[in-house]
Amino acid sequence: MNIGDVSRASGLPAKTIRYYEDIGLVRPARGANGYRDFSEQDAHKLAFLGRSRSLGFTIEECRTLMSLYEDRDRASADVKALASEHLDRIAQKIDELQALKSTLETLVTRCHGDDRPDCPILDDLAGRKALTG
Amino acid sequence: MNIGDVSRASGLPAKTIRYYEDIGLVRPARGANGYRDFSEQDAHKLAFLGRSRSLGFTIEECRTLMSLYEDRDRASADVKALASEHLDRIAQKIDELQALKSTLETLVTRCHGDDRPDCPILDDLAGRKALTG
DNA sequence: TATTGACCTTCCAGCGGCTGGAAGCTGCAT
DNA sequence: ATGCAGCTTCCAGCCGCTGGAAGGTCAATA
Repeated sequence: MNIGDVSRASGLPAKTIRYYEDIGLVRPARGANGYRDFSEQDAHKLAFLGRSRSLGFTIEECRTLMSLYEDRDRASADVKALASEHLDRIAQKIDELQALKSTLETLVTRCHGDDRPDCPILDDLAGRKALTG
Repeated sequence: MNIGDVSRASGLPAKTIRYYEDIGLVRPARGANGYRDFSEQDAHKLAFLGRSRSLGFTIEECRTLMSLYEDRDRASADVKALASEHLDRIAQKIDELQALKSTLETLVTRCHGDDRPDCPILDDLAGRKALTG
């Protein structure tokens, strides 16, 4: 399998796959012409990586997940711990974004948004504490 | 005002303030010793930038917001449009993260998390469609 | 056989928004 | 005189790619 094939199969850009090889996430064989030659297993690994990344795991977490995946004696608790940590971070990020969102919503609502210069959004950014005072 | 003073006043690291000068967001004067010499206005600008950044606006958006802030003839509609766009992006990000979160929650819940190797999380990452099938 | 054109290779640079560290100068207190 | 905090510049690195240049390869077509 050339890189294009495995790219289409996994949905990952060829550039990304080369990058993953660079950082040691996959180690495809090489043909006589120097082309990378991906096995089914490589393709499977890449799909695993793509799915993990799409769930927001960092590259290093993906590396860990892969090694857990390949370790037949792993404890599922290890995987669960990793995923739970990740989940916590996501939940926290959501909280932060929601706080941001409500602040911005208040500001946007208060701004009349016409051709006059008076603007509560800028007032707030300038520290006039339009929201709190 | 030296950079340390304005750093404490604005809450921005000195490094960040130097970076902001590099990219033209502030243009502090220079003393005879080569030290940056920040005016009250500079300090105010930096506070504005800090607040804008903390609300998640990109540097380029901050640049625009600053120029709108400094333009006495601006239309508040321009500011509102910028903030609304930003708000939309945040809302979208929240949606994405919430989808992620519920997927991960399902996976984490299904994983017994003990010392046995069987793990629905890894199964899903490997494409066994534990969630959908 | 020559020429497309798609595909592959490597290498280097850049994105955003800082952040760390080295090497060296200044300013002030002791 | 010494020490130390604080300032300067410059270069490199973080993450996870992504773009582009310059060139080799392969299969099909004229």
